[in-house]
Amino acid sequence: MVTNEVRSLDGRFNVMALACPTRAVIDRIGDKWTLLVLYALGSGRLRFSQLRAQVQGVSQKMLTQTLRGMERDGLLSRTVHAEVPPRVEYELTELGRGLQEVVAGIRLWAYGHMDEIDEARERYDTKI
Amino acid sequence: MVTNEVRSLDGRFNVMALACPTRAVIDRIGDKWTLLVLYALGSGRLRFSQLRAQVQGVSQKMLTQTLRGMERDGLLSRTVHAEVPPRVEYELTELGRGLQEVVAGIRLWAYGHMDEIDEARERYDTKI
DNA sequence: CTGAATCCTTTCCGATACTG
DNA sequence: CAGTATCGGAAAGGATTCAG
Repeated sequence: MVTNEVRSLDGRFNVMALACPTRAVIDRIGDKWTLLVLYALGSGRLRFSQLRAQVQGVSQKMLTQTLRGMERDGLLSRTVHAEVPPRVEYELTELGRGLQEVVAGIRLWAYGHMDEIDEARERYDTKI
Repeated sequence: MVTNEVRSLDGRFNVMALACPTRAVIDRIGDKWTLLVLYALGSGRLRFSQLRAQVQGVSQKMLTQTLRGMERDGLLSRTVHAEVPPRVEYELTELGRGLQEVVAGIRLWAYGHMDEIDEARERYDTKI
């Protein structure tokens, strides 16, 4: 573990240092659409219109924006075919697939504990 | 795995169904402060003012709001001591500590791959 | 078909003032 | 000390229009 490096002089964890890299990842997938695109591309390469159909509810603007961001971060590759009408295909890179596996860990925990969270919410809401 | 249940008739994954529980978790920790509070409370129980000192940059309003949300979801417990001046202590529940372990998985991946993302960004930005 | 550009609404959140 | 309440700026994101 890397935790040694981020302890302050008083022995406390430096919250910021610990959170920072995690924060970066969460910020990356925490927006409204990246996670859904990641899932959609999990089964293989898709073109823009297919993505838009599978990620229902996404606007053209936001899909483009999300894809640009993910391409910039090396999570997916974008290939433009010189045809008319144009055909553009997106595919996860190895880095993107790795991120997907991480997210799979979250999903696993989510499936196992979302009911606990829901129960806690009900208790909290009814008590007050 | 639960993936069988979320395949559509055409054999494709239903992106929404797959992502939904994960989305809920990401939304929970994806806001600006929850992650930092989670880290800060990792080393043990803290009172409000201590939290505010450790999570530097957080406003009193946002800290309160974040703590309320996490309490509602059963991630932490809030105990008010009947004293003057008041003393309120926050501590992670077992559920909260479980979530922390999940986040640790993200952190591990982040430490190993954030440089790749940074490199990809530089390549992308300089190329255009 | 893919995508850029603009407008406009909604949401987030920091600053500030006030309270038991 | 540990909150609550309110206001306004900033940012996210949806709808729409135009273009290669």
